[in-house]
Amino acid sequence: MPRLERREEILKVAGRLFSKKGYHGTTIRDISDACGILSGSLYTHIKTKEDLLYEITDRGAECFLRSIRSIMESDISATEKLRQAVRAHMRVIEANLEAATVFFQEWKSLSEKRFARIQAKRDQYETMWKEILEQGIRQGEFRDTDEKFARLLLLAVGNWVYQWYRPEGDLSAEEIADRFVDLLLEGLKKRT
Amino acid sequence: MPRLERREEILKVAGRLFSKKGYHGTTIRDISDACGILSGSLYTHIKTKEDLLYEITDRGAECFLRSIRSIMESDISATEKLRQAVRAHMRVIEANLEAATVFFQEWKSLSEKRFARIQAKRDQYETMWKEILEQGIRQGEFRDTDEKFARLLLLAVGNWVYQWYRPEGDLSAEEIADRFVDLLLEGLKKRT
DNA sequence: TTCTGTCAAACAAGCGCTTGCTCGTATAAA
DNA sequence: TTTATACGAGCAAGCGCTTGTTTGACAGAA
Repeated sequence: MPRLERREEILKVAGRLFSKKGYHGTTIRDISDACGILSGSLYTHIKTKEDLLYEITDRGAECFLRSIRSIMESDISATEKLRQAVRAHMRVIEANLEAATVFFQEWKSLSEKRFARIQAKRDQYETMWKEILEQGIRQGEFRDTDEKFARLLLLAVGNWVYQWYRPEGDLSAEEIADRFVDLLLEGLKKRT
Repeated sequence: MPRLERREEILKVAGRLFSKKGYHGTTIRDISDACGILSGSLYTHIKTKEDLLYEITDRGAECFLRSIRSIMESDISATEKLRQAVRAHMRVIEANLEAATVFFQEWKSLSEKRFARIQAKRDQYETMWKEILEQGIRQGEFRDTDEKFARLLLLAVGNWVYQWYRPEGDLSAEEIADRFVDLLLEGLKKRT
């Protein structure tokens, strides 16, 4: 199999196995078996096992960042930004469920240096959510509540989705996003 | 060291290491080193490495279940049940942060049979939240929204807490719980 | 009190196997 | 003929766990 094609296959297979059995729970032989080659042959395409984890994780981080950047730059209300950002987040998870799972729960197995590099991208992403919330509070669309807790609530929902979301379900990523945004904005309490 | 005392130490040490490096990322020698004994000596106190994971996970599950049971049986409004249940949940995490971390992210490494046993307890716990929400909707305290999404939101917050909560922070478990409940009930949107 | 038998706790060594990874060779497409 | 891809064999280290032995505290008999 040609170089690039095989490499992509390996990344995909590794993503699937890492997401299912964890990084430490997956062996080089698990990955090579699933690719239909011998374990030694993997090393024609990769340098180390950790490189695989890093590349999967970093691609995931980039996906999330890219998906929300254009929304941040657009000139719309905070409420609309929030809705679009949650939709974008859900779409990334929908399109890369396995990579997202690795991104959310296996990135801690990275070496210190690489861990820090991913951490920085996570911080960037979180900052964008923070800005949406601050804009909303400043402009009077959102209640003057503690921004940090709203952000934690938002991130909790976003970062937990991969645990239960299954593409074969009957709601699209957008529909799920909209329901969460509605619930978050309007609250659970009945108004009289 | 006497039997019971040593055993508890091993469980505690294992919990700490599992939560930090993951189950597969922690070796029997890591655990025995941290206890100040040789790896073979561990087996005076445990049968297998997986037994450790199971005991930690199961104790965690029992903590969560116990903490919420009496609340479920009491005769109070759904809103009050919700607040007390979230508080109880936060208190369990505060008091058992490492065990809770293992419970939330390492239980997947259990053998099929034990995994199923923990899964059943998780389902029980989730059902109690469902009942609180259904009661609130039925009695008109909560909006007639999709119960499932409200539950997912609630679980997301509860299950994500261990990722950021640090006991040295300046808010108590109760204060954190109350802020989340307020945000969840009242919503983010400003009322006019 | 002193001696002796018992037993839990830990040691020291190492077993069989798996791990991530290397390297010289074969093969087939360009 | 060159070059990229995969094979086949295997290395050194580490894995979970077992085994035979030592240690030290405490019991009851002398």
